[in-house]
Amino acid sequence: MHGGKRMGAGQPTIFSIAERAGVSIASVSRVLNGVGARRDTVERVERAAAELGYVPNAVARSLKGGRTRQLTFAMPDIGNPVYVAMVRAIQAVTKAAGYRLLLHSTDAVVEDELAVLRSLGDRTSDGLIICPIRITDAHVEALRTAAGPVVVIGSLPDGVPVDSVRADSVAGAALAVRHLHETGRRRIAFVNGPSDTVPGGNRDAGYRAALDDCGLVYDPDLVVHTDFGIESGAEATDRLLAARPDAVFCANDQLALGAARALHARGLRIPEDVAVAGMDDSVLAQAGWPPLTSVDLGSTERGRRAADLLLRRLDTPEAATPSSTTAPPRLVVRASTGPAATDS
Amino acid sequence: MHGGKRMGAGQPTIFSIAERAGVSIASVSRVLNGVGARRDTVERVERAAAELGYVPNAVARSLKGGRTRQLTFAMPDIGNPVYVAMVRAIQAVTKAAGYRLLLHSTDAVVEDELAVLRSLGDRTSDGLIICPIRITDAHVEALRTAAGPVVVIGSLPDGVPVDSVRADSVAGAALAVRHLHETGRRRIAFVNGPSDTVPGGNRDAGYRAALDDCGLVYDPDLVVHTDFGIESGAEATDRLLAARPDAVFCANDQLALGAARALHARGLRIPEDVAVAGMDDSVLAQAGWPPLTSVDLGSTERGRRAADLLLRRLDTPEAATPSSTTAPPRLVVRASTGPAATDS
DNA sequence: GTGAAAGCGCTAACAT
DNA sequence: ATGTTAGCGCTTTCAC
Repeated sequence: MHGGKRMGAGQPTIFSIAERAGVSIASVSRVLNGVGARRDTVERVERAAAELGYVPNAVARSLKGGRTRQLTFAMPDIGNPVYVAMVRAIQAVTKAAGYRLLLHSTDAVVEDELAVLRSLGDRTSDGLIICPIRITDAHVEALRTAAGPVVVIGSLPDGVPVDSVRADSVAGAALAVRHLHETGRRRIAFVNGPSDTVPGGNRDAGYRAALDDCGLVYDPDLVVHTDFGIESGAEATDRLLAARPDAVFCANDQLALGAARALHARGLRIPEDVAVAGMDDSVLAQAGWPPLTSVDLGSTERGRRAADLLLRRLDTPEAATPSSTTAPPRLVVRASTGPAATDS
Repeated sequence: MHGGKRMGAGQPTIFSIAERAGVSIASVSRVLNGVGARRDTVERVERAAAELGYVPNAVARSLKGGRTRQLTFAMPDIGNPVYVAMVRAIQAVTKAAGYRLLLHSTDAVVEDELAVLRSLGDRTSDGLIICPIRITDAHVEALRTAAGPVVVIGSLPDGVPVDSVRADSVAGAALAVRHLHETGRRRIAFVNGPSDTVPGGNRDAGYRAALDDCGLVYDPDLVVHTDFGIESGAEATDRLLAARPDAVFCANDQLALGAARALHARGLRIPEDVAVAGMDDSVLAQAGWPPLTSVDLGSTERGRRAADLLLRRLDTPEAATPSSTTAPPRLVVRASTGPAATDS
């Protein structure tokens, strides 16, 4: 007799099935995992499992196998369409590979990001894609000592031995500024996010470089740093109006939507009086009126690549040297940057 | 000697710590869990743990304890701000209670929803909040036999023994229609979501009831069913224009944004020529121009309540009889439903 | 206060 | 082809 461990009333386990089917737990496990067995053994086990409504305990399976078949994606803000696009792309890739995706919204809190990094050690997921909004020394240290494979979406300092995928927001910002210049704008204001974040810093660099390119001078009165968000965009633009810009370039679409609102509220026409351009080319770019010109920084592409990298790393933990790829930006022109009114 | 299981090079375990600290694994476990121990034992264990960079294996802990301290929230669409609001609310509550939140986007695919329900049996999470967009017999069956506590955000048929939190979209839709009527509109078009979903059906009912209330007749030419989404809203509104509406009421803010775009594109003024109202009062309501009047269906409130119910159920599995609460709707008036132009 | 030992549910040798 | 058994890393009696 295969002694009945305990036929508890709880969830059915392979023991309950073994008992009911009159076989050993090993046979149950084999059948359930599709390993060879005699016809009628298979049959009896499967019937017992079905009758009992058996669902394998993933926790036990993980403990044994050392893998959870779960992956984690940690992003700064689940409300931002950019990250939603990444989630979708990552989800598609990881799901196809048989992994479940855990989502984590860090609210751009450094402590939270570090906690996520450390939590790789609790073996709750097999790997991590993280998108930090700034990268501190503590991040670098945590990345070095991570307990499992990590892919960073963002710009890593040289020498950190971790796969990464970055956006080229310097080039992206330049694309937008040059486009505004080409369509006749000369006083191009800039509503940027926090200057001490990586995206903020890069966009600033791109803005300055493009101004230079176009033979325009950098005017501090035309530049505002603020949070990423619709309200912030509206307020910032309102302040900027004193400097009489003929275009407002915003560091993301949410800011641009806010800018558009502020302009409308003042009775200014877009693009006749002031052109508006955003970044990210998220769904929001088409939400307002007029539709926004925006720079696609490749969120979907970055998500997809990050997921691919992570899966590769899962296959061959130490093999390849860390790779770092950059998704190219793409300008998407819409009505918000049409020609200026010819009067004035 | 407490025989060294295996001092593998892998992650540190309580064995590595025990070895290093010269105590038994039991003592390590106790110290790590804050159970009493002698001063110097505590000290040595803690030092060893720190030096080794020990992180408890959550999987092993779960297997032993039968709980994962993880909760799952399954929503139809992670790109919809309504669900984002729910996520935030749920997150806040569960985090405070010491639970991690797993997010799952089902894309409103019934099979996926059922899979999530069944996956409660794999013991990966201790409980589930699910927000199905329609509720089939299969859902009801799956809910009855769920392997753990479930809370549904949505309208359940009577007699299903599961906690639920619902929105009152019938009353919500009526609120909007009555407001449009009071502000002088008489040809109130309705862009609804799919009619075979619970929200779609309820909104339709509210629309009809309110028309009745206001002494208006239901005109099929003024009603369109479509998907939830900006594009769909624009297309539907474009078609609707043939019936010369003086207001467009939309089943959510995304549709309303699309409606606004279609109207702008035709050169119609909002609200002078046509008023627009949405539902959900999501962040999107303030994204476009003019800002949208919208009906807040209490996503945040529903999320919070659902989380509370789940936590309660976790404490007392069988105790209370299933509760079902309804979050009251609230009309938020903005510029998109201002007065009509007085000419014409 | 501390150690030995028994599992949690499962998989994978290893026997038979 | 099938059964027995040893763990995966941890918590928790139960003795001492």
